[in-house]
Amino acid sequence: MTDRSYHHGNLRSALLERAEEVLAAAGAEGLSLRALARDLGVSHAAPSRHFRDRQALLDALAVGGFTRLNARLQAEADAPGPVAARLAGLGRAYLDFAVTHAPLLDLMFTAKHAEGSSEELRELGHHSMAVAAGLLAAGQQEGAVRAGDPARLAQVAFSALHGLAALAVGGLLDDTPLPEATELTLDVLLAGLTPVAAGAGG
Amino acid sequence: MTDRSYHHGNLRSALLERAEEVLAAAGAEGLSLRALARDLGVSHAAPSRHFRDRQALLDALAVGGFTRLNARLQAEADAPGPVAARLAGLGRAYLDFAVTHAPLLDLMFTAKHAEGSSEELRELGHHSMAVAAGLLAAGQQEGAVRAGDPARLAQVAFSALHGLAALAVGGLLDDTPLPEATELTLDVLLAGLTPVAAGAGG
DNA sequence: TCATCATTGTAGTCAACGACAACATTGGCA
DNA sequence: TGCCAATGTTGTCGTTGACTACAATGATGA
Repeated sequence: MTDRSYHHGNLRSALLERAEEVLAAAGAEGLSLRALARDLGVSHAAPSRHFRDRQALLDALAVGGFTRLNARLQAEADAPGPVAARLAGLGRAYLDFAVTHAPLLDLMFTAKHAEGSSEELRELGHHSMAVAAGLLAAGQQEGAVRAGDPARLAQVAFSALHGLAALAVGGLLDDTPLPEATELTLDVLLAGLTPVAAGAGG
Repeated sequence: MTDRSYHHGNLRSALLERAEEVLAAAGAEGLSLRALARDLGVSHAAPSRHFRDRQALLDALAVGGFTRLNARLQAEADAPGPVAARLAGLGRAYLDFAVTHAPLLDLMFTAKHAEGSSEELRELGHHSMAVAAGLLAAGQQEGAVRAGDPARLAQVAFSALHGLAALAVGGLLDDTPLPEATELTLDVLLAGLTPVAAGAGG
């Protein structure tokens, strides 16, 4: 490990690890394969052995991001408690992830991906929404959520949270503390998802 | 105009115009000052007379986008009719703009801007939300919108639409037609904004 | 009328980058 | 043990953004 006379040993992982640091610090624009190679003490062409081009590295980062996000969302969805509370937990978890890893999230959802990995990324994105859809379907069973295709309702719910994250990261939320904006969004969203003629919960 | 022996005449406008075409076709990543100069038949350094650097050009594009968007939103807000209908109109107009000018919208809302113009852009973004806030305040007067700071409710409404646009552009909406997703989002959103114990309108 | 000079465009250069090709080293496997 | 695929290196090319020095233009004012 510490030797690495010629072969690095696990350059791919090291590249991803360092890339994530740079991504968080400087955004995707600031990510350079050559700078990464320098940081890791390898030649400027070494990264090409593990990532066909810069885009492939970005795609890999996005995949890693989705994997972590989905695990976290799944955990929230599987938590005990009433559906409404779990939905709120899901939303808070998403917002937390989004603002903590803003450039990564941008990479994950912006459609600038190669043909090949676009498929995998789309699938991972769908999984995120599927988690929400499952929860909404459970809510419908309980009578806590309005009727309708859970997948489409999940798109709506996801939109609200994703948009709030985008606004927060973009600095458009002004002096409104994100937690407050989050709670209000969840409140409005859950009220909107409640079946007609059932009171909106606080 | 057709002569332009040495001075182009209106290179700045021409740059912006061409840049917008390239932006729409290839995204911000595909925008190169040198390519722009080539397209316009000027030297590679000519653009620097009008835009200090690449970022300045991107910022100018974002400003132009906000100006057009805000004009359109304002028109929708000023239209006759009940508040709910105008809010829906606002939402549809925003979604239409967003998907029609996806790379431009990304430029407008993503926080990758220079210090100086960041101020102007933030202000323009606030104006967009202020339009919605004004409409929501009017809705509160009519009793059609729940109580609360209209500015914060506008953040919520904006989030929902902005997020939906992001999902649509990112291809996460699958086979759901955007108009349907839009209507469902507006439906849920307006229901969520309706005062408690008042029926949700269709 | 003509000199002046700020504006606007040009030519040249530099460092950094992504991509590619040719070559070197390594370690595992037959 | 020798071969070979995987992995890393060196060298190079074309493109880009940024910078500097220089040139043309046209408006201003004496």
